[in-house]
Amino acid sequence: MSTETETRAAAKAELPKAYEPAEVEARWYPIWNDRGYFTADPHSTKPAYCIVLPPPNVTGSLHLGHALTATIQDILIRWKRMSGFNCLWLPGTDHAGIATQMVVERELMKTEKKTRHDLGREEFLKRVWAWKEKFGARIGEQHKVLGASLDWTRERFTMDAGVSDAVKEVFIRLHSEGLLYRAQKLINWDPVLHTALSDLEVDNEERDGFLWHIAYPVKDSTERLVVATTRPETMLGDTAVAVHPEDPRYKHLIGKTVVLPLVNREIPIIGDAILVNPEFGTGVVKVTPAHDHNDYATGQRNNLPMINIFDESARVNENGGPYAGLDRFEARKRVVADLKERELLIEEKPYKVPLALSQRTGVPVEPRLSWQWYVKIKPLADAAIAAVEQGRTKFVPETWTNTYFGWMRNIHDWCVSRQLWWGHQIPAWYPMGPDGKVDFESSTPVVAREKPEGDWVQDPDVLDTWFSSALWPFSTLGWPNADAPDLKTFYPNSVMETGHDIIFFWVARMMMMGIHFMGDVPFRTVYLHAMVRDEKGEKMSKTKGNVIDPLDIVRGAPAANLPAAVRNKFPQGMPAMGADALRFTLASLTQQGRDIKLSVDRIAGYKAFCNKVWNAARFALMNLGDYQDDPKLFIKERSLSLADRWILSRLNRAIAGTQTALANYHFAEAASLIYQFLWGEFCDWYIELSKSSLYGDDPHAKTSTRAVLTFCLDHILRLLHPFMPFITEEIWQKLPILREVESICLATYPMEDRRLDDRAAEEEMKPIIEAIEGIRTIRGESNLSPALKIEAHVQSSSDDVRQTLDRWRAYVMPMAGLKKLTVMGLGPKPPQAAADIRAQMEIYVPLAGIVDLAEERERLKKEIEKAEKEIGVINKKFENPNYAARAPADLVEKDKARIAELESRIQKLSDNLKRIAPVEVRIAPPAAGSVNLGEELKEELSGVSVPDPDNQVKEALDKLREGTKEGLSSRDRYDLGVAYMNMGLVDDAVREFNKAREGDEAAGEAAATARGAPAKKPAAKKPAAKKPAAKKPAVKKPAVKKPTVKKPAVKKPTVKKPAVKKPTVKKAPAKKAPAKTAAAKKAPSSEPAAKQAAAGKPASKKPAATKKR
RNA sequence: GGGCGGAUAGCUCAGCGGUAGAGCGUCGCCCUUACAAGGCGAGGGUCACAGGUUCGAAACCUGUUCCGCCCACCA
Repeated sequence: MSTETETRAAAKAELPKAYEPAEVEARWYPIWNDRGYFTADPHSTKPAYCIVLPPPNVTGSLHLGHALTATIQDILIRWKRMSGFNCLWLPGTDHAGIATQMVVERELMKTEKKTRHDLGREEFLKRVWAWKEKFGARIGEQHKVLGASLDWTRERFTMDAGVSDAVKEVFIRLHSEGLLYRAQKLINWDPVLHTALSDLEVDNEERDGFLWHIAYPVKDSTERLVVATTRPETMLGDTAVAVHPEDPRYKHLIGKTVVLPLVNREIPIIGDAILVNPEFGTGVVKVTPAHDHNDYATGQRNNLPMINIFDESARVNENGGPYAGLDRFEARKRVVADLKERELLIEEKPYKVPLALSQRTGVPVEPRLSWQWYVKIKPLADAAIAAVEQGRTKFVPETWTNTYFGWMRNIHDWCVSRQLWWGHQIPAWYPMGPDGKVDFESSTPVVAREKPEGDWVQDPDVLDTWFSSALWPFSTLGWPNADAPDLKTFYPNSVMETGHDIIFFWVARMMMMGIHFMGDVPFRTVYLHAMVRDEKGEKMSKTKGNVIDPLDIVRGAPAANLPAAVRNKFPQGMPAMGADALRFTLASLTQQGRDIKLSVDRIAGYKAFCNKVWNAARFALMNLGDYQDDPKLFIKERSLSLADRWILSRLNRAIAGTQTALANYHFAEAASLIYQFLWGEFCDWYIELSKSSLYGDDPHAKTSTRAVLTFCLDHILRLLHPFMPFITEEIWQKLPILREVESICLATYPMEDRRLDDRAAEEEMKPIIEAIEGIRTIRGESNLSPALKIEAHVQSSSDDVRQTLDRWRAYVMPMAGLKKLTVMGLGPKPPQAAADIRAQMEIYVPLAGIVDLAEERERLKKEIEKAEKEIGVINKKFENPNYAARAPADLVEKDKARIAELESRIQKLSDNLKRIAPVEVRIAPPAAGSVNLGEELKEELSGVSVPDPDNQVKEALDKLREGTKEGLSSRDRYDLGVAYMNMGLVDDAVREFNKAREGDEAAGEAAATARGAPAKKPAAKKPAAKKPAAKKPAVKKPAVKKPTVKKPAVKKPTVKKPAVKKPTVKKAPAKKAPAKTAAAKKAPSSEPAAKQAAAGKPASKKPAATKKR
């Protein structure tokens, strides 16, 4: 005994009440890593599973995109590792040529006011390396914070010796195969960075600009050709004017020349059907082959000379005559001004100009003629297309397949050289001239790994960063050494998981390179995740100030560090959510093909989930006593309770569902399944149900419940581990189970086990849950305090249901807060009881003396309406004769059964409504005209026509009138009393209440209920009454009217309700109500009735309701 | 100009041919001895619009309107 208390105390001390992620998360990662759990074994006999982490920029810092990537991949890796795979998750960083060089240059300028040219190449590179040494480890450390189970022993960097060697090898081989060449072409030039860019590194955007019409005088003629252009300054480099060869306006001029204004150069008028669209502008196009892609092509077609008018910074060069030295935009202004002056500017109109902008600098790219290295891409692309067509690599979600094909089929040669310093210097060598100079333009380079003998100079350019990235799936595994064990074991990789924004930059190129150099696809599956956005769906960017740092989420952050939107939610700063919560959130938000809008509320919700897991474990550990799991005894071999069997069966479903979801990359679904099971079934039901045996006296029941609790927790934790590695490990270590492995990281992932399935238990639990929920609904609707123990009657026609409820009353009673549970067949209903009518049972909770029956009535009416509405929906189907004829028979049957069920439900609800209706005697409807009921009653009610009271009262009154007062049950008496009360006849009311009480005491419960179903349809008497009290939409009327009279008067404690509920549409009728009341008040004829309603009501419920409230 | 995705509860999203779902938020009652980061209950939706296919459509087809992304050399 005392030991048990001690154990409990100890457990309690060990597990704090609230989960604190900070301490737990910091503790586990080093342990896992140091023990080598994440280190892959190339010689393992287990099946291999490999993912390479998309290498983040070395100098980068973790953002939510990384966090999402890491989360998804870690889920896959941990899941597979636990499922018996030999897993390699390979980390690395990318040298990120342009980005890193820019960062260091900026820093250099800031601290030393120097440019890279001031330092020189060698010194500058030293600085970049130093920078890399300083910050390169940061992003890796940040991944560890997230719990990413990466194999750090294999960490790579794109400029490592090994990877660099692979880069050289690929360059040389491609060159020798004729797939890599050097050429002078028009490329995208960044005038700020002074480098070429690939097409992918350019963004197109429309900006406000102008379309200028400029007159070019035709030589030896008075005619002028008017060209349309958005870039007038480029006319300095014009070498032709083009018209459509069939254009009647200009046809005759083809072959002549124009004199280029400002420059006075004579250039030909050519006909070119490809370039010129006669419909557009003036139908005349100036041709500047050196500065426009279209014009370049035109120049090629027509053998036009090319005049380069810009230098590397896009300033006008010596070819620009008087404009030399001007920046291109300055030159534009000057050219326009000069043209205007010479009256050659015909028109200047606003125009949306398509602009090509450098992704890096945001500056308009200047098409520039230059020598660059290109990969001849078509042959590589063809193979990569075929691989996907053949299904050797598949995309998830599949929709990306088309995007991939679309790009691959229209691919252009890849410009791979960059005029940067930071990167893989191109292994090409140029002969040094006798003067010690190198002519990079006209000399032919030698491509070789090392400098050849003699005076050679290496190509100063470096390779596009994506060139080395394209090799990542094999360059990291030891290639070009074909015998490298890692390469043999882990190529092809299993999955490439990355953002869809780099499908062209990276995925497509890995496909091409992998297939070409390895002879097989680099990965079997490409899983492309969505982009993480802020809550409004906007891209997170520093300029917008909406960037949320994942580490702030994990560790918490002062308000000042948070973007405005988040700060509003956490004015005191954001609490530490923990990596587990962040990971679970991200996993829950993954859906296919759409953006992820990250909501901090959602993260907070999952932090709460962590706490729930924690406390479920805490509960278990506090109640396990000295239980120690016996691995030889399979859980189902124990003598189990119904709840035990039920939860095991449910657990098994959760396991099966999670496995399926994971196998299909449905991370959100997997997360949701675990969440629902753990919280909605294990905690809400099983833990609560387990208390009866845990706190009970039966030692066997206690032990088996402890065993099941332990079993479930063990499985849940393992199921959850890939999503929430830290908390699951922390708890798992404390479970009294026999651990064959020292960490949950190495434990086996739960597998579906048919032996746990128990359909019978699940079926048997249904009525129990239904009964509990039904009673709780009544409780909630009647605003009964959870502390108040109540009585419930459950009636069911099914023997099974009755037996189950009877047998498991130990479940039902505490869960529903009952002091007494009566289970019986259908029969007389308890008086003044709230009811919940369900398919398999009717639940009654006597409310007399506890609660306001008016609310119960409202509820019942609502229920009836709801059921009627549903019948309406189904009946609508049957109105169409084709439905019964053509729809599947089982469906039609189902609908018929449903109607029957609903009808019986309505009947029962109406019956119940009738039984508690009298309280509702609404004198209010002034339909009765000026009849003063009170007066009439005093005259023994003779000859009075009652203005539509509910049937029961009517009956009672009828009986009274007939002088059969003796026939009144105590129930009738009570009702009558209420009726008197409503009419202000207090004395009469008290008399009836007293008699009712006497009658009750005398007759006992049985007698009181005896009057179960008298006179079902007493309505036969007068057509005035709406007899069945239901059936038609007409019912709605009274439902609407009621509140008018009753609510203001009776409901003083609940007045809030109507006051608060403004946003609902339903308000409309309520608004009408007061108007009617007012009208009634004004009408002189109804004055007495109105007065009574107003005055009498407040008193109405008192006698019954005073007790509890 | 092409292509793709989206439009469902106040918010974020599931559902993708057969009675509209979840989480968060809201409202009501509760600090019940695992958890107030909690428990129990409730309210809340002409599933963007218009046609069509079907016995039946939120779902399939067509069109429209918005929103987002990608690709493209129209001066």
